[in-house]
Amino acid sequence: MKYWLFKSEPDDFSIDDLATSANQTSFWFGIRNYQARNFIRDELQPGDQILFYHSSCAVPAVVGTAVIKSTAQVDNTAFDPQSPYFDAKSDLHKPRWFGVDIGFLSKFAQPVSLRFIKQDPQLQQMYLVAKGNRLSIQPVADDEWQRIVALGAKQQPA
DNA sequence: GCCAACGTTGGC
DNA sequence: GCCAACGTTGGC
Repeated sequence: MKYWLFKSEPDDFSIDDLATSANQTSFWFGIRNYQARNFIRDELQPGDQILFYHSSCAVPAVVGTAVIKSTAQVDNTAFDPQSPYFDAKSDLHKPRWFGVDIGFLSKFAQPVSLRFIKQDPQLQQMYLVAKGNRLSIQPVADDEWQRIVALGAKQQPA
C-alpha cells in the first residue's frame, strides 16, 4: 500500500465536495500531465491512501485524506469538445488520459498548510517542498504521511 | 496580477 | 534530437 498527494483547487473540487459526493466517492479526472498520468495508469492501486491538498487558494494546505477505490479508467472528458479538459489530439481508440475513483476518508481538524510544511524539519523531503514542483499527483513517503496526519489531527490552539 | 519554474510544441 | 518560444501551474 502506497501513499500519494493529490492537488485540487477547492473552488473546483474541495474536500467538502468529496465528503458530500454520492457514496463519498468521485472520479478523479482532468489530469493532463504525463508524469501524473503515468502514476495513475501504472502505479495507483485500490487501497492506496491520499493526502488531499488544496492549491491555488488563500491557504494552500493538506486538508484531509482519501482512498483510491479503482484502477485506472479512461478519462472521457478528453473526448468531449465541451469539456475544459478536451484534448483534440487524444484518440478514442488509444486513450491518452486516465482517472481513478477516490473515496473520502477524513477531513483534518486542522489543515496542514504549505507554509507549515516548508518549515517543518521532518517534511523537507516532500515533493511539495521541492522547489518549483507542480505535479498534481505525487508520491508520499510513509513517515511523511504519519507526520502530516498527526499534525492534521491536532486540535486548534485555544 | 506577477512571475519563477516547468512542461509542451514545433521548426530546423 | 536540440532548443527557442510559448503555455500552464500555483505561490505570493
